[in-house]
Amino acid sequence: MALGRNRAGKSTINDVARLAGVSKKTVSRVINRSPLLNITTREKVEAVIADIGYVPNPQARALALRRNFLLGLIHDNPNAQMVLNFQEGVLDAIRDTEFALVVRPVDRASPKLFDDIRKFIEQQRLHGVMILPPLSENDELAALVRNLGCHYVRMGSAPLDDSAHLVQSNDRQAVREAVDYLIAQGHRHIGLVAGPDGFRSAFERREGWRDALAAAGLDHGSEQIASGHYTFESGRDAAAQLLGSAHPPTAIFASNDVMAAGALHAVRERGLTVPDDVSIIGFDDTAIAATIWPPLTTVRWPIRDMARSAALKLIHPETAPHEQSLFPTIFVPRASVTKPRD
Amino acid sequence: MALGRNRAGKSTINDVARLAGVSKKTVSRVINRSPLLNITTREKVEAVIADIGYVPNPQARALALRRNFLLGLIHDNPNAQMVLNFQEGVLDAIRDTEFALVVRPVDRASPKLFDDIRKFIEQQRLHGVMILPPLSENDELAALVRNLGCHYVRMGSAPLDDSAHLVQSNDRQAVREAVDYLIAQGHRHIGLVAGPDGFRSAFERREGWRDALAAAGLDHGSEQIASGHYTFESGRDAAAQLLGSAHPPTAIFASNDVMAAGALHAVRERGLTVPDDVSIIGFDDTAIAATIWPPLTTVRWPIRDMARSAALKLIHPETAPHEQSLFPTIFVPRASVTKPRD
DNA sequence: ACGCTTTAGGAAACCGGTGTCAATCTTGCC
DNA sequence: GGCAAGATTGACACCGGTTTCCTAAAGCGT
Repeated sequence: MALGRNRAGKSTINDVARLAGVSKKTVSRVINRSPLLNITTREKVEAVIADIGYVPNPQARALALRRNFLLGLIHDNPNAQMVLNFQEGVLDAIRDTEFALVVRPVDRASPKLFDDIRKFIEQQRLHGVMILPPLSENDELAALVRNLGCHYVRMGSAPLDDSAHLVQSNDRQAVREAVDYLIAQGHRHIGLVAGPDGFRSAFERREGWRDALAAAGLDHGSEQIASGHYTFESGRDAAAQLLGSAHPPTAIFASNDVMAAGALHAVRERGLTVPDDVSIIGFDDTAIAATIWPPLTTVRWPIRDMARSAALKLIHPETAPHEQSLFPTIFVPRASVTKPRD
Repeated sequence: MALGRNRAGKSTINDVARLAGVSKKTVSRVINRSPLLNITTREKVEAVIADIGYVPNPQARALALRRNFLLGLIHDNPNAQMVLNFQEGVLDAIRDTEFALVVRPVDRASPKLFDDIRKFIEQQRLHGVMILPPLSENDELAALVRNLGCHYVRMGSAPLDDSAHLVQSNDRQAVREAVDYLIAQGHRHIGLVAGPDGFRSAFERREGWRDALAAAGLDHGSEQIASGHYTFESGRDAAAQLLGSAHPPTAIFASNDVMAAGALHAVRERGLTVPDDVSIIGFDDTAIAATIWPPLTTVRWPIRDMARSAALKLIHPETAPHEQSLFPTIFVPRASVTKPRD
């Protein structure tokens, strides 16, 4: 601080070199912890760096190294809490490194989607990107990113890619366990509010539901399935359809928490109560699960840890295969489930 | 595309210059839309650029220009939906520009908070940062950012700074209108679930509540106020306290939606219903407001537009004073309010 | 004491852009 | 036709780092 002028971090490697009486290359060696350096010299240089508050210019470094330290996050996820948790997980990984997180919400319905993403990656020369579902399920998009020479990791609910490019939760197994729980409580008519066609997560969760029913030898005609778009209203409508059927379910598994909240409204609108008349289970364990009434039984997946793992794969691609790729889920029982009335 | 080799955007300004038979400076002029350029030359160069898919290296540009094109977002906001809406608003502003959005969730309780933020700004050499509440209310933090020579904009609910560095909503007036609405419905005992001490927004919203009661000549003893921390549980507890008082309110204004959801639970836990026994109004109009039961009457503020405005102030600092700084709120009546029972 | 290897550190080129300033080519005008 | 003014374009240094290559000094065996 002594010499002032460190406002805006304006000092450069040349200033350090001059003040320390060494060449800029030597300063560079200090910064990069080169081992072939006399300890006396190193300490002298480090003292000057601390004194004037020198911080290397990342743009200059990026230019010289022909790479940079920006991680991109591409998403079009309706669930804000999950996206933000993911961002925090990435931060856990890059804190105290020189990496930074650049975000890019996109619109998956836009015809310019691919152009948009291509521009994003090319323009910023990203080191790597993380792709959140449902975009992560798009193989064409992954191919685009790969061809751009950009590292990438896809977040998914199924084995979409090899483990170096994937961080996965096992939705099918998780739903299986949740529905098993309903069966153990005595439910025999368990409806499914499925996610939208084309979503891999929707498929996996539906199969998990099927697995559980099949294992218990329970009928599961198609009248017990209604689909939504992972939104509140669609969940309400889908549940209303199930409840209006000839043989209404005593329990409903909704493929995410938001639709579960919608299902809860649908039950109430028919003058019924949760859980006494209808039990409900959601998926995700987002903030809404604990804040609606009654608190929602759901499945939590460790998104923050998964995000950290994804970021580490990009930062250390060589050790990527060793980073954990398949993460376990946790069943979270709350008040929205009880035994069936009969 | 003809020449290939545009993978990873590897072509440089030199390649373009050579292929077009001009100097790199001329290519630079084309990129920067310099007016003193022969149209024939420009078209020739543009053809080459399109042909090989050349994209300028932002790091090299940043280095030469001694500035860069990264906008930072600093936040420690409990409300995911708001943070994400904000990010989308910023994207609205920077789409099709060379700017990118770098995010940095921080922990305002951490003793290393200032160090963390300083490092973030210095290390990435950010062009400017946007600071979300409640961090935006910290003048010391703003001073730090200013001394770092970094442009900044603070989001706030009160005039915290001059208009070049502020994007503001008028919470006090907004709450005043919401509480006036309760009074117009006939309520005379209106409780307040206040935000935490030290939050400017909490202060403004409390004053808005006071203004409305005072204007209507209604008593507002301190027993009608209970404070929370903008979290669900604290809202539930605060509301429980109000409902347990000697003279319980017939309506409650909660300083944000999450606490309003908590208040709703508190009402139910006493065996009462919303809105018949107690009316509730929240603040923010986040996703939760429409998804809880009954749908929550609340106040919406145009965060996405505000975010866009904030980003524009950073991108064009010279025209900043002209950018809109004070944004109007919108009262959103839903089913959680009705006339008092008596 | 001498040649050889090893170690420490510097000079200069380079990464891919931009700024300055001068050179060249038109053009208009007398 | 000659010349000044204006329009176009290029040569070269520079931004702040890293890499390559090289030199000087020190250590070491004989």
